[in-house]
Amino acid sequence: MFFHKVTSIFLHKMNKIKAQPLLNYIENFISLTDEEVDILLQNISFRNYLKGQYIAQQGDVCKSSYFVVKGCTKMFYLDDIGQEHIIMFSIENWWTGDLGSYIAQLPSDYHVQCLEPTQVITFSYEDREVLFEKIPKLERFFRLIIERALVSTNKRLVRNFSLTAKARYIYFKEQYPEIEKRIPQYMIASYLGITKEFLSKIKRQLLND
Amino acid sequence: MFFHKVTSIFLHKMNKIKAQPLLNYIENFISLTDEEVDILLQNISFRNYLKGQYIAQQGDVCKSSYFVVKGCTKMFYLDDIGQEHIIMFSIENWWTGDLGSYIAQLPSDYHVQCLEPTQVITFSYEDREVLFEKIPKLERFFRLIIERALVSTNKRLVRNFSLTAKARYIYFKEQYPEIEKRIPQYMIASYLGITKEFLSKIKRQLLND
DNA sequence: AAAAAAGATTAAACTAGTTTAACTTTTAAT
DNA sequence: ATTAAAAGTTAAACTAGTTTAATCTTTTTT
Repeated sequence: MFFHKVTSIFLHKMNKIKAQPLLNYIENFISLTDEEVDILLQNISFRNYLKGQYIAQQGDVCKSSYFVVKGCTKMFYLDDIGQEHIIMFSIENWWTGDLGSYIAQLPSDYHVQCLEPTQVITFSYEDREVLFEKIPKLERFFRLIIERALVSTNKRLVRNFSLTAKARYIYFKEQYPEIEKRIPQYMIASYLGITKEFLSKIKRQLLND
Repeated sequence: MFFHKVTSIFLHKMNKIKAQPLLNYIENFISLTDEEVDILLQNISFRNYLKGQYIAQQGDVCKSSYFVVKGCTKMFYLDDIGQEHIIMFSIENWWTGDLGSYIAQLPSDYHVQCLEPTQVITFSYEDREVLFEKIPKLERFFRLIIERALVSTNKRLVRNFSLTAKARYIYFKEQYPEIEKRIPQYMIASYLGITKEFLSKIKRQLLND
C-alpha cells in the first residue's frame, strides 16, 4: 500500500515532467490550478513511435487527438490512384490526427505517419469529454486553438488559389524554415500540391535569379 | 416608466422571434435555459443589408462575427492583380466574417458582400467575450461549430489537391444544389478556383456525357 | 418595349504544371 | 568499404486550365 503510493507519486512527477511542453503550451491560452493540472495528467497518456510508424490509419476511427512533444509527423490522404497528398506536417508543440474522424468517431480519410522518432501526448475522445466536464476552461482552450487552426487553413486555401507554385514554395520556406530542413523535398512538393519534378525546376529557377 | 417596460418586453419578444433560427441552431449543440436565452439576446444585434452591400471590408478590423438568418453572402479575397477569389458562400444558418481578423482584432484580408438582401445576427467581439463569461456553455458551442468548420475546410483543401476541376464542380453541385441555383456561374467558378470560361467548358462536357 | 448592363458561351493561342523515363547524388544497411 | 535503397535532377512530350476577344443570352432599368 505504502509502496504503491510512493510509486504513484513518482509516476505522477515523471508525467508532469514529460507533459511540461503541453502545460507550457496550454498556459499561453488559459491558466490551470495545480489541482486542474493533476486532473489533466490523469486523463492523457504518453506514447512513443519509431520513424515510419503509423499513429493513425485511413479507414480506422481516429480515437485520439495527438499533441507532438518531440519529433515530426505527416498527415496524408491516399487517393484512388495511390497518390499521396500531404495535408499537414506536425512538429513540436503542434497537433496531429484527423479531427473529422475524431469529433464524429467515424472512419478516417487520412494516415498519420512519423517522419522521425516521435513522442506524443494523446487525448482520447472519451477522456477529453471527461476533461471538459471536470475542467470547463478546457473548452475555451480548445476553442481558441481550433479557431487559430481554422484561420491558418483558410489562409492556405487562399494561397493555393491565388499564388503560383513558385510563390507558394517561397512562402513555405520563409514561414517554416525548420520544417523545410527536416523533411524530404518530395514531401514538401506534395504538401504544396505539385510534383517533385516541378519543385526541382522551381528551385533551379530560384538559383538563377 | 410603465410604458418603457412594456416597450422593452415587446422588443424582447420581437428579438426572440427574429433570433429563432439562431436559437434552433444552437439547440443542436447545447441546451440553454430561458434566462440564458435572455442574456444571449441582450448581447447580440440584428442588421439588414441590401443586395450588393458590404458587411465587412478588406483592410478593416472585423469587429463582429455574423450568423446569416436570411439571404446569401460571399467572402472573397482581392489579389494584387484585382482578381476576386471567393473563399466561401454563406446562406441561412451559416456564419460569415473573417475569423482571423475577428479573433486577433487585426485588419481583415477579405471582403464580405451580400448577394441577396440579407439579414444577420451579429456577435461583436466584446459582447461575445461577455457571453463566454456569463454563459460558459457557449465556449462549448463555438468549439463544436468551429471544429466542424475546420473539418470541412480541410476536406475542401484535399479536394483542391486531389480532384480535377470537373470533379470538384460535380461535387459542388451535389453537395450544395441550393447554392448553385442562387449564385451566378462566374462566382461558382471563382469558388472552385477556375475561370468562368473553363467552367463553361466543363458544363458542356457534362452535357455531352 | 427598348436600351443597358450583367452573365454565359465559344474558340484559338497559350502556359503552368504533369508525365515519363533516364540519370545523379545522398543516405542507410551490410 | 560496398551495395542497395531513397531522394533529387534533368529534359522532352504532354495536358489541364488560362487568356483574350468576340458573340450570344438573360436580367434589370428606364
